[in-house]
Amino acid sequence: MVPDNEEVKQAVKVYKALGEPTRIKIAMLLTEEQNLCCSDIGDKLESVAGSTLSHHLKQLTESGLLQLRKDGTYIYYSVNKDVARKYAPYLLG
Amino acid sequence: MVPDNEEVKQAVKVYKALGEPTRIKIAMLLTEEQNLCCSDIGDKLESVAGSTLSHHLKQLTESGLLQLRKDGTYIYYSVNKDVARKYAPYLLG
DNA sequence: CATTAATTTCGATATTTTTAGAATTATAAA
DNA sequence: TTTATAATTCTAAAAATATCGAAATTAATG
Repeated sequence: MVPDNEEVKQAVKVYKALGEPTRIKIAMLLTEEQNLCCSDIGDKLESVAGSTLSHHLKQLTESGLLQLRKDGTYIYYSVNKDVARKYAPYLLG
Repeated sequence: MVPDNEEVKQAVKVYKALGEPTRIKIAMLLTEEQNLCCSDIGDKLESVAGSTLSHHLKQLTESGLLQLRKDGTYIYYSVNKDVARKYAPYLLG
């Protein structure tokens, strides 16, 4: 009928992650400018608690749409372009 | 910073609609075979109450991803390919 | 080692979403 | 006009999600 495999499960995760205003904005910020850290992203959004932002970033990352690179106490986030291209090339403009 | 216009709002709606397992399956069913009615779709999914299905179809339709055509007591649903192409060409395979 | 800074986890609450049965609407057909 | 069928709306519940402040973690720095 309709497959219910890993790929479709990832699609659901990616779309669920993007189906929320703050998170799609984070994804769009990161397509404009890669390698922003959590607090940089917080500065570019209005009024989101750090803990909330952390949850959003986790959900985006666990969907595979974001990748991270740790550097000291900082964590730099960027968009995984392959995943974006596959499921939501809209993000890439 | 990040635009918050109608287009982005539609993107959120479309992605929210697709970010749920039953609804993405409905969307995938309809890319395989256009013009299915509510009960046809119900037959192709396992155990979803009619009222639940109706809510899912409403959400998908209100996002713009599905279109409908009424014919008597039947309502035939199909995928709006322009919307799918714009936000989630993944659906189109 | 103590302090600071970036981020996450915990705990708790408020809101939203999903779900389904019952009642309702709308159309077609006997 | 009565009956049957397709689908929706209403109502209510259970489940999931979003949010935040406080506490904890991690790593750099004085």
